[in-house]
Amino acid sequence: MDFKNKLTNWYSDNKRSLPWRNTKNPYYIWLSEIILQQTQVKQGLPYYEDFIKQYPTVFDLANASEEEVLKLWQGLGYYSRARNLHTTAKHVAFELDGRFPNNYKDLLKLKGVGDYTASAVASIAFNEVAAVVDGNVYRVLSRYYGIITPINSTDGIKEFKKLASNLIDKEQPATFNQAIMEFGATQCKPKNPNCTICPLNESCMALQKNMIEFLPVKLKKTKVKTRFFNFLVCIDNNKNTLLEKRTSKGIWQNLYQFPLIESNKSLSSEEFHLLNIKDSVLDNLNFDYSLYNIEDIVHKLSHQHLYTKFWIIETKELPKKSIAIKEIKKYPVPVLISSFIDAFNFNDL
DNA sequence: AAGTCGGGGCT
DNA sequence: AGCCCAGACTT
Repeated sequence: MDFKNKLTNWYSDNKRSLPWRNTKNPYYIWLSEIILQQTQVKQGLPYYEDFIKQYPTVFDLANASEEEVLKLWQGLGYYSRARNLHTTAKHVAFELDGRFPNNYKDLLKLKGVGDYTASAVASIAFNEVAAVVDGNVYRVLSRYYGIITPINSTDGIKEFKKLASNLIDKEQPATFNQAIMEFGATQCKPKNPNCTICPLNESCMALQKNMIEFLPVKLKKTKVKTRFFNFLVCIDNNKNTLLEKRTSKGIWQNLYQFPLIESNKSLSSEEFHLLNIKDSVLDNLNFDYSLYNIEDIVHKLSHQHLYTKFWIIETKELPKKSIAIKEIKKYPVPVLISSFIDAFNFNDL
C-alpha cells in the first residue's frame, strides 16, 4: 500500500470528531480555517462554537460591528485575523450576495486568505484538487521523505507545495488534505511521536536515520524586543474608569486598554511621579496613586516581552470620556488587560 | 527575504 | 525563566 492509502486508512480510523467536519458549507469551513491559523484545535474549538452560535450565517457576521467581532475573538491572538474575517464577511455578504468564491484562485483574493486557507476551503468545501501545506504537512513530509530544506525558506515553501501537490489524492482531495493534517497533529507530533504504532514507520526516512527530532528544519529565530508598559488604572468616586482604543499599527490594533505610558525602563514610584500624567491624561485633576504590582508582570508575545506595571490612580471625578467600571467587560481587550481585570477586585474600592 | 503579529503549553 | 508551535501580511 502506498503513502496515500495508508494515510487515508489511518484517518478513517483515527480522525477526531469536530464540528466543521460535519458540513460542506463554505462559510463554516472558512471560519474554522481562519480560527485554526496558528492555533491548535483545543484552543480554537470554543471560539468556533461561539462564532457559529452568534453568527450562524455570513450575513450575521457581516452585520456585526468590528468591536463585537473583536470581543468574541478576545484571547485568541493575532487580531488581524478577526479584522480581516469581518472585512471578508462584509465583502461576501454585500458584494457577492452571500456566495463564497468556489475555487482556489478566487478564494486567494479574499483578505486574510493565503495559500493554505484557499487550498483548504477549495478542497474541503468544493472538492478541488488543491494541496494544503500547513505546519503539520511540513512536518509529515519532511520526516517521511527526509527533506532537510528549511520549511520557511523560499525554496522550501516551493518544494513542499510541489511535493504535496504530487501526492494529493485526485479522487478525494478533501479527505487526503484533512488526513495528512490530522496525522501530523495527533500521530506525527512535534515532540516524542510514538513511531512504534505509526502506519508509515516501515518507510519513514527520518525514522530509519534517527532524524525524527531534527525534522523539520526551520531557519533562525526572531529576536525579542523588550518594552516597558505603565497602565494607568483610573478610578473615581463614581466608579468610573478610563479606557483608550489602540488605533495605531502594531500589536493589539483596535483593542482597548487602560491609558498607557511606555517608558524605556521599569519605573520606580519616584520616577513615575515625575511623569506629567496630570496634564496629559487627567485633565489637570488631583489624584493619589499606588502601584498594584511590585514586580513587573511579564507578558510574552512571540517577538516582544512586555514588562508591565499597573498604577492605580484614584481621583474625585474623571473627565467626561470615562466609562462605568461595570461596563468594562464589554470592551475587547488583550489578555494582559483581561487578566488584570479578573485579578483586580474593583469592588473593594 | 526579513520582519510583524498573540497566546498557550511544555520543561 | 527559556523554548516551541503555527499562516498572512507588510516592508
